[in-house]
Amino acid sequence: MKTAITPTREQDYPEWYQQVIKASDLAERSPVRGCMVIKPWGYALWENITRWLDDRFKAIGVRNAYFPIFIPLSFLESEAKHVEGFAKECAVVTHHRLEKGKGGGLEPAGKLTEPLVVRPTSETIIMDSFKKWISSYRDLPLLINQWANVVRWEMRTRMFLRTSEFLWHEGHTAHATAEDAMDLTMKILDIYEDLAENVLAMPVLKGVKSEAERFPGADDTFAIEAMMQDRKALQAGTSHFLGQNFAKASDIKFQTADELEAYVWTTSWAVSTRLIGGLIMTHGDDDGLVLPPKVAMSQIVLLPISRKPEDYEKIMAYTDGLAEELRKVHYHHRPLSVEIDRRDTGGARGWEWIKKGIPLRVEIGPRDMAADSVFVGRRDKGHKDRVSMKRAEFVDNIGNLLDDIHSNLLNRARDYQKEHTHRMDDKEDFYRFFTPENKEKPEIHGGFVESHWCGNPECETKIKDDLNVTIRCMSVNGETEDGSCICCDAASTRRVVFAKSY
RNA sequence: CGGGGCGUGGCGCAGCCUGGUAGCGCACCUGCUUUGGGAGCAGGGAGUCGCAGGUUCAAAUCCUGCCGCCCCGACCA
Repeated sequence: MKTAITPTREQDYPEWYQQVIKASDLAERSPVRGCMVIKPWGYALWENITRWLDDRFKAIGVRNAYFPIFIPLSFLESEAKHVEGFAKECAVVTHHRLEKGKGGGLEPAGKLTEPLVVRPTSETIIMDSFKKWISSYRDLPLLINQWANVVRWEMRTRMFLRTSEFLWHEGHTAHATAEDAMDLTMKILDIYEDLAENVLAMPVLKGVKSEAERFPGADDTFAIEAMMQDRKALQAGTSHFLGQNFAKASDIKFQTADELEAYVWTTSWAVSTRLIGGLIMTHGDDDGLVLPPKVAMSQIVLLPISRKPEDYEKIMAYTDGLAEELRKVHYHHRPLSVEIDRRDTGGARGWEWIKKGIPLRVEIGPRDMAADSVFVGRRDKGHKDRVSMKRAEFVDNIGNLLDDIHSNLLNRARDYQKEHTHRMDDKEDFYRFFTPENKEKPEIHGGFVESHWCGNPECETKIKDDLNVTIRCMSVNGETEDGSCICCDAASTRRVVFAKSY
């Protein structure tokens, strides 16, 4: 069968990913290494994510602020542990002027006395503000978020998943007690899970990271992990309980109600445009992108079929009327967004929208108009699997129809994750499971494996060195089970989730 | 940053071995035909063949250097 995307996922997954981004018009490469231009169809996904999250953050009292993109070099010279993690990938501004050079080109001039670092993350500069803003327990909790771009000079980039510059939000909070900070950390993790499942239809595992995978400077890192269709794990969001580490590094103290001096407890949390990469790899198929309705720029495209000149006006009027009616419908608190594609390019027109992943395609021809009906194709079903329904029925049930697409996508992804999640207690099985047959160009293999781990970082490292498999997360429910470590056979009290990851 | 592959109109590719001023499919524009479907015919626009040197009467093709992309690693909130 002919597919709209070549190669297929099975043939070459990484190449398929690139081709989907191209074919769906989400983004394109920029002239700058590792950077990308996010096009309207792609940026709308981010806008919908940001709008949803922003509402949820505000609902729990978080306020937005904005901190500078430039961070004084001295801020990163503090002894904070996390700085080491970023030092190698910082872009640094050293000059503030361009002058005509000898060759006729422009050359940097006007050397800065103190170089500025382009933020890879904003902890240091935000903590600097927190120090000024906090003096009493009455100032707490302080709940701040910023929507921003950050730059990390990555060795190897991939569109959406790891780009040199990316868009994200970073939440930073300060609390009077460890309990308050931990509560907030978990509250955010729940919001991320809700976002993933209810907006992106992306099932996730929620858990805590092992020490090796923890954010440098955090006491605990919590994450949501999703399974892509190549069965690799994608860390889709993180929420960190930072203890008093940053408070001590930045000297953020407050006076308690009983007049004692204490360090604040802080958290930080983020999701980024990486989520869009996750979205592509969770739902995309060999015909292109597949978008869940709540995150799509538009839910519906109307495709009038009116090639006989005498039909043209009537069909267009019918189409416009339907669009107007649909746009009055609210879907999860927002008016439906409806596209009309009037081009007369035959079936190719429909395929373009399939590749772009729009949830519903509605064809409107003379016969539909005569019967007061519409011909509807769902992106989550085969492209030939289209049904005729009465126009009024379609409009009245549009919300249910879109919700059904959402839950179908979510269930499908859940089933896939379940199908490729296994419990393993035998080391050989474990190694075989994670070893591809073709090492040069690995086929799709592996998945999530729940195995016992003794807690020794050396076992974790050994497995990483041998198989490039890491512990993605550990349950936060405190479930225990006696067993023996998949690596060293020592006694273990719990299973953790192993997988290859992005 | 190491190993491998690749850079030719918007997209996918052939041509390169055996140098002789660039071709195919899709997309785009025009006309006719078709009309519930990734349409057919005819015509057309669009490429300094990644960049820079070199060899040569002549370079997409041969040589050298560089850049970029993809994969496997290393690295990585």
